Amino acid sequence: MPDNIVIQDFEPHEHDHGHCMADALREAERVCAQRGERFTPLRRTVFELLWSSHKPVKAYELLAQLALTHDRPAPPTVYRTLDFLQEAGLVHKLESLNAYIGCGEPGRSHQGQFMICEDCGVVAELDDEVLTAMIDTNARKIGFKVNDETIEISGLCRQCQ
Amino acid sequence: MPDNIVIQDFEPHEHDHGHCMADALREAERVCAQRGERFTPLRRTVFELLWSSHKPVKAYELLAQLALTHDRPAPPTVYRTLDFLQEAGLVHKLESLNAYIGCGEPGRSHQGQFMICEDCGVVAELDDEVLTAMIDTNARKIGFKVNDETIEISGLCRQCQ
DNA sequence: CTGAAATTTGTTACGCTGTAACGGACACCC
DNA sequence: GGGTGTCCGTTACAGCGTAACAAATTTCAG
Repeated sequence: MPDNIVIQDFEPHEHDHGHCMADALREAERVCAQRGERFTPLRRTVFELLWSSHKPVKAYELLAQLALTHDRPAPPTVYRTLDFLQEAGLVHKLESLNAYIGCGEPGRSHQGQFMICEDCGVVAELDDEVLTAMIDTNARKIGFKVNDETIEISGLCRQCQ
Repeated sequence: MPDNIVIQDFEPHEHDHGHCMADALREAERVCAQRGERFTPLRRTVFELLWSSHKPVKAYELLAQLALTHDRPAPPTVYRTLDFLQEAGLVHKLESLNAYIGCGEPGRSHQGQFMICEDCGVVAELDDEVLTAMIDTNARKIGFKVNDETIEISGLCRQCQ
């Protein structure tokens, strides 16, 4: 099994987060440029809010944060921006939480598997291709053609056990 | 790999569904009795509505169906009943759809993996213990302790391809 | 440049999903 | 048959998400 399945590990609660953010922003700019799409100030702001921690953020939390810098933002502003970022592969939605989180490795196409700490809320992102292949095998057994995977595991991270 | 991972296969659109329903009801009664809990008329009705097809049902659809036989039911009636059935392991929630579906094999403790047809809406339920073990292995690598899995695969069933 | 077309964002209004809190009804058990 | 706990009804509201249309901004051909 390859070692590179961890896309975004649980970060120690103290780490150089400015570095994470800077990396993510650079990647986002690159991805948008490559797709011929615009990384507008609004999109950048929402993206930064999502990367302000390694925890998922809810849409209405984003809205509240936006309200600090913008004038009376409304839900569609946030949801449209999230849609854009998701289509660009820069953000994932966690269905089990109705919350959103920055993708640890945009550019490469993947669905991702998420480990969500129930205690501190921090999320790790994996991409185990062997696992994906096994799901595909199971699907084939019953004649199913896979389009999309939602894999979200909740439990406790090392620090919270 | 064992053959018994398919808990609930995609049923042909024409099959003896009365049989599915009867089996499910018998199992539900057994599970409730064993847990020392009551399978009340309301719970039975909701359960039957969930088993009226092999497709997931939304809470407000259940509410509308209930309205045909009950007097002005309100959301808490449905959600409480769904909570009960989920805790008893008789029903699963599909997070990616905000919808609910009868469990194909209550009694045995499992989380289940779901294959959801985007076209006809029918859902198959699997329980691949090898897959679960692999997720556990991945989790252990980053010091994560698994409590709960959400695995929902969307795509096309054989008949809809 | 400049005006037309396309994209992005603002705004209003609303629909769907889910829960808190309280009170009444019913089953169960001594 | 009275007390206790479970179940259900009811009201009210909080959280999640979208439709539809208007205004602003960017882009790009001419």
